[in-house]
Amino acid sequence: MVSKRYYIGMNKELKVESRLIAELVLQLGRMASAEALVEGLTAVQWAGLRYFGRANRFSRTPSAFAAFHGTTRGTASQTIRNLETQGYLARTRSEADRRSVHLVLTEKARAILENDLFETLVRAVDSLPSGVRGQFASALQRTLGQVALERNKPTFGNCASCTFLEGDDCSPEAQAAYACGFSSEPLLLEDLGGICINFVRGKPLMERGSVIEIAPR
Amino acid sequence: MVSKRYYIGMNKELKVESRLIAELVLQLGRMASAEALVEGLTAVQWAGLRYFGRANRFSRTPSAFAAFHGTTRGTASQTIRNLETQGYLARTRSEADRRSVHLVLTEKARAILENDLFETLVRAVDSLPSGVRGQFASALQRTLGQVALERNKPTFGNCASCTFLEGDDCSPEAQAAYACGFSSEPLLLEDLGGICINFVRGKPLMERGSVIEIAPR
DNA sequence: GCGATTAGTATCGATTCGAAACTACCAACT
DNA sequence: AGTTGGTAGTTTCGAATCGATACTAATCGC
Repeated sequence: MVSKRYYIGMNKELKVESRLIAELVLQLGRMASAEALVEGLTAVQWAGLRYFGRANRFSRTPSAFAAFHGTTRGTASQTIRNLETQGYLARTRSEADRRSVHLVLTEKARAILENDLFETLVRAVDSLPSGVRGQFASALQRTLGQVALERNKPTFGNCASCTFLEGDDCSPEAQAAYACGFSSEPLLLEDLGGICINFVRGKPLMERGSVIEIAPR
Repeated sequence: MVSKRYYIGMNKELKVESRLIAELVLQLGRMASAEALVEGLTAVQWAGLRYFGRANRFSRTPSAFAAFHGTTRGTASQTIRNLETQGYLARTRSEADRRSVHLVLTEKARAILENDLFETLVRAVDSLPSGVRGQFASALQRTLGQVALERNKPTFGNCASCTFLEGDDCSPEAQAAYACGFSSEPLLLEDLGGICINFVRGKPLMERGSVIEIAPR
């Protein structure tokens, strides 16, 4: 009863620690987003550049970015327009679906992403003991999946643990050894490592290192 | 060289996992903030209500909220004005320092905070195994502290692990058994559990449960 | 007392936000 | 071919936020 004054909204005592963690997540995310000042870009614009630098071929569209960023397509369209007029994004219409728009980073965008990309947060995480990082990543991943599940939002993983990954694991030297069961297209090497809007978790959660191993070569 | 295309900005291979974690933090924070729609409040306004519900007596000011939220005093002033005109915050001028403004939640604000407060994220965290939660909280806390350190930003903890906590641990029945060495004021029971802008980490990081134990009675 | 600092506000232009209306396109079915 | 329903993307609206700057009032150091 007394403790209710310290943790408002706490109906169950058990949730005190969870609420604390939730606040820490919000706080950390906010502090990291506030690093956006450099280069005259907004936090949202930085998020957009990071997204289009990490998204695979199937996911470099305004709608996918809107879903990833948790906003509406209209807002995403404005952000993309701003990035485009500043010369950070290049636009091409899709041949397969004439409604669809494909966006790629320009060299100008890749240049600033190389040198500056929420490095403070990355360094802070990197200073954690390596044993802790694995559990940290796992906890974040699980929490994110749970939130996405409850909100009916896509999860945005990559091929490594996706249901739709089809391929012959025994012929690593073939170019198109993998294919996507969702889009029914062969997967290029560069597709495997990128985040995908069509992701559905199928395989058990893998160690994060394995994602790296599968991407190059 | 090839892998560079999958993780843009990755100069050191070691930082791949850290970069992934950083992206997860941003992603999770964004998804949680997007829950703000209810009650017609903005994400920032919800953050404001949460802050003034959790901050102790010394920290319920516009400047402290600006520091906590990682924005400027001007922006914070606008957000607070909006919350005030909507009847969620009540303002009083400080007697001690006539420049300072003291803000408290109204009953209207406490009512909506009781029932709805980023519950999706809290539930998601709560569904983690209890053993994981402790390490999760610890990793978040350490990362947050590291980021705050590198940016010269205050850390915002509470008295439990603060350098300035002075008190007699042997007389738990006395009302003013604790005092703050920074503000040179006796600490009331309600002060101990709230987050404080003057916080400086002194004692070793305690188990999160101990924060709860020290607050009531 | 006097200068420097701090707390808070007001204002500016640009960006972002959700919502709604809109065009263009695709796919399925008749 | 024509219709219907759904999807991709844009545009517009008003409100809120953002950083920056300039400003007032109060406090602090000396």
